[in-house]
Amino acid sequence: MTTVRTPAGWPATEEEARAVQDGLRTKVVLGEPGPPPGAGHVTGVDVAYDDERDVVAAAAVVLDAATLDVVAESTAVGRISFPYVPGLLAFREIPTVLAALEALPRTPGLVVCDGYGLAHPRRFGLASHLGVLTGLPTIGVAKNPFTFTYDEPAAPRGSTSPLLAGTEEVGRALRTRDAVKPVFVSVGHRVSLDNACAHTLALAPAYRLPETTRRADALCRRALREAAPALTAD
DNA sequence: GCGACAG
DNA sequence: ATCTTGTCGC
Repeated sequence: MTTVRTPAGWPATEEEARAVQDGLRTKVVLGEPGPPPGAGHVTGVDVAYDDERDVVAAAAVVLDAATLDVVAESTAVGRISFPYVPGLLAFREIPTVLAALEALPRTPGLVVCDGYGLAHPRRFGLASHLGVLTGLPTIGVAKNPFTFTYDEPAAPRGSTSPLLAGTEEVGRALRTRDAVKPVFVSVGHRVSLDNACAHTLALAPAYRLPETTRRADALCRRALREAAPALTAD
């Protein structure tokens, strides 16, 4: 497990953070279909917090997209780099997530984030931000509709409905299990929305959430448990 | 001005 | 995100 510090020059205020988003948003690539679902490697990233001790732990788990077997994994821990502010989640997660990705012994392939990409107040959520910084294809799979609206998708697994910001489709509500609350998929970097949904469905054969985020979630929680006591002494 | 709001 | 036990159902 690697340890990270908040990068020099990291935004300290909400105003600075929004300015960074506005400066990077033009670098997002939306015209590529991205890697085909069911082949190659897919990586899930997630983060867990201990606000009391000011500790954050991130995990990256690489899966074989065909079998969903774990191929590689890594973790990173550090200090919390930004408070939670809706619309600025990336500034809280990215330093540690980047460290975990860099610690992987192999190429991540498509990266699946826990949160949003294009579906964001300034169209630059966590998945978009991570994609621009790494150049990797990324998508966001969120558990809640955030500030967006949607009509309930039909009951069968695989059904979708548009996720809307007014009349603009910023993502899709995707049913991954029959009659169970959908997940909310949006494009990050270098992946089409159709492809993002296909990947998400392929990654969620048994549970509502994709295996990538389930694995990453379990791993970062474990890393937090094991790292928190050590960093407390510091 | 007030409430809502990814994780 | 996180605090938290049992419990209903396949």
